Amino acid sequence: MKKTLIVLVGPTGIGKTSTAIKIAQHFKSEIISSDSRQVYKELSIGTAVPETEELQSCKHHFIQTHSIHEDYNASIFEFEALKLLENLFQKHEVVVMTGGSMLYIDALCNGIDDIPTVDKEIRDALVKKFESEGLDGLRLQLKKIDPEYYAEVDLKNPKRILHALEISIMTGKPYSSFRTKEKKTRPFRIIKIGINTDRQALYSRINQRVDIMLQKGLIEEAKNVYSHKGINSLNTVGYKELFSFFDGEISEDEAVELIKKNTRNYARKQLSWFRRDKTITWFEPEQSDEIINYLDAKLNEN
RNA sequence: GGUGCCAUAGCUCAGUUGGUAGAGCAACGGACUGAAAAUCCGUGUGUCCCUGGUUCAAUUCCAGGUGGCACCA
Repeated sequence: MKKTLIVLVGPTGIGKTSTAIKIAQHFKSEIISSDSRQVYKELSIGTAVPETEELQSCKHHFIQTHSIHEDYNASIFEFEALKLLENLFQKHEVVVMTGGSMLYIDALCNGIDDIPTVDKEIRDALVKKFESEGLDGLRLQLKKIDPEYYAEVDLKNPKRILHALEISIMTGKPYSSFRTKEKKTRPFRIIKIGINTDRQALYSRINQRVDIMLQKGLIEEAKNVYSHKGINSLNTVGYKELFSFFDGEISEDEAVELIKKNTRNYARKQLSWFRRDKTITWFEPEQSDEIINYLDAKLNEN
């Protein structure tokens, strides 16, 4: 039988954690988290890291393994997760991956182009340029350095332009030359499962979950990292809104409502990404038995 | 019980000197290749409370009704 990675996706708050555990237990396997925020050890309540009992019931990877002060991104995840999978597949026929970060999932399943890591100084210099000259300054520079990418990039998106520029400047080669758009092939089979439910139910789950986070002490957790509020890892729903509250820009109630809204919007953004992926087979959150039956059947095909 | 004010999008409201309507918020759709819980783009979704009258034409004017609010009893 071919080694298989089961990828469980779904919008935030739908219940991926518990379903993934059921699947992993059924296959006596382990879980890889593909979540760009649950990797940070300083965060737990706001990122909805699995409960202690859940973590004990099944071995999890990439949960609170890195610091918010480290550089972390989809490419690092791809590298680390592939290495880990190599080990796991020596012990298991099946491994489960779950998490909401679609770019990370994509990086692992299809690969991400091989692009050098950006020097901090180059990025900082470009951010400065962006602040003084605005988007137009960056655009102009990109048009000169990499007209090919200029023609296809979203010219209103500063991050895209900034990234293309920093790569081009650092390597001396246009960013587009690194963009192969090739799918990497993996030495294992991938089966994608999605869980979702109707929008109203999803939203009430999300709103409830935020209330529970607050009861568990989200505000205290946010306070503990408040002094680092500028860093990217803390540009995160559940924290950035509370930072605004700490700064006195909004009230606590407003912050809570904002967290709920931004979480709902995040779920929608995830769903928009999932819709594009026709290889996902969808189920309702409580259908874990059906999911396992489906997976058993699928695995027995070969 | 009386008087006055109000009734328009999911919410708060604007508006149409009569030609079936628009802002904010919410909501919805999309993009996405090393910051991705990030970043960016796009979309009004409507029995204009109900019934009747005037009119070529009523969400708009008139009358009545219903509901809400305020004040007086």
